[in-house]
Amino acid sequence: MIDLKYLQKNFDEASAKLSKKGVDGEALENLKTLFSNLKDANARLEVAKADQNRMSKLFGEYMREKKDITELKAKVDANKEVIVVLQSTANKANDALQTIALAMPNLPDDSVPIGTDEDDNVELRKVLTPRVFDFEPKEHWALAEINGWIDFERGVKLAKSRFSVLRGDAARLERALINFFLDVNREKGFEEVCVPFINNASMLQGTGQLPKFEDDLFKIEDENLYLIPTAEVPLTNLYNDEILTDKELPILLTGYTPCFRKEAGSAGRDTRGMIRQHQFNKVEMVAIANPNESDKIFEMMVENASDILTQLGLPHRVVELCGGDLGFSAATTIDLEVWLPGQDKYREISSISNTREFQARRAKIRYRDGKKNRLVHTLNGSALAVGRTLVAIMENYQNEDGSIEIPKVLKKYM
RNA sequence: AGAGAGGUGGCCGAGUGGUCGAAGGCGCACGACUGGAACUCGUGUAUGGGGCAACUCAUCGAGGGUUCGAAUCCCUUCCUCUCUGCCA
Repeated sequence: MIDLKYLQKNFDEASAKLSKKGVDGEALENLKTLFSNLKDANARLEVAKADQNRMSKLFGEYMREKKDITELKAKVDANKEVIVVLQSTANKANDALQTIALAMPNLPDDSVPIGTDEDDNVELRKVLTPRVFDFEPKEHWALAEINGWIDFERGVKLAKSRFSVLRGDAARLERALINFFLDVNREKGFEEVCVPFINNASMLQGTGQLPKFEDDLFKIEDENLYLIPTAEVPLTNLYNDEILTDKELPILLTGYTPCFRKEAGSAGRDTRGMIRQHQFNKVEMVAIANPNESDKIFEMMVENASDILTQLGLPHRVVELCGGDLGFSAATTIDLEVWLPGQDKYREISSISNTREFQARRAKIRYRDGKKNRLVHTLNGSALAVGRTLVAIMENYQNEDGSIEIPKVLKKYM
């Protein structure tokens, strides 16, 4: 959630920042008004409640001293009616504010490039040169068929479209990648954790998936629970509603989880192959950081994900997202895009974001800074998306006959 | 899933209608004592909101209700523990 006090005091600045993300000024103006309405309603309510508390104490004294209470009772009853009205006004103001505030995206950093969509993203650098093929490289689904690696039809039979089954060496390779990623992350100082793949609504609100993006989530029927769309949710919310000590920071976490997404709104995109599935595996990094360290940790996370791709020999590029392409919770995001020779383009394989205080405010994750409690910064990033890495290996390591080499670093895992 | 018991501050634990944001203990922080430390003694020690501040409002798992007044009474719900059932 954005800082409403900041919004109130620096409205023009906040407005300018959010316009980068495509938020119109009217919604923001509305939010500011609601906030000041709430403050006003609360101030009046508080005075009435203070009166009530005072009179109630007096009431107790009167009773003990056996004084006449009729007059006091009349006063207190009248005030009570006032409180009921003020309370209802304050509640309404609060509900209205929460509804809008929770749907308001994070402010982008000043350094975020201006732009409306992915075409305006800024390429920072390329790592490794794509291999030159002396034959026409195939797309991964063609290679999957030749090798019997991916059974799309039976995935659909078991569940529905956008589900698939990995078979034989592909299944082993998937597992090898998970182990490889976790090992690398652990060596970089991330604690490995294994978490529930189902989280409750409050956690999903904490990281920003709810209330706005409910349509993208698989909900458990009759329960207040959802399949996680990313390990960012359980890893970040591990510290939901906690106050950490400065000494504990930064907390670096890594975990493997499957991720479940409805992909509402992606109808027709990447229908072929396993680039966009309802269920996919991912190894995630999460950092809970002291605000003055978060930029440094962000760089480290980007380097780590890039290093993994380099170790796998996968050419990729590092891209800074423009304001319009930035996710809801992110203040800044860097994507890693891996080269897919079969598709002849770079495709997203990792996305690393600093949400600054945005998620911490929603999830109430704080640390003690001297006598004061302050919000931490939370960061998250994939290292890496497993299924897409498998695709990248297939396309980059293919031979003319359709067979696929295994990258050297993975040999010990197979 | 059924039966029973219970959820109070960082932890333990008292508190069954008012003077309770909450005794006492432990822990922690600071100070005194000491050459230094232990011991001992003193002081302080929940969170969130509003206010420059004095101060004030809210919070005793969560939500609702009764009452002038609720940690305490009533309802709903979540969670934990024990026994039974079921399983990996």
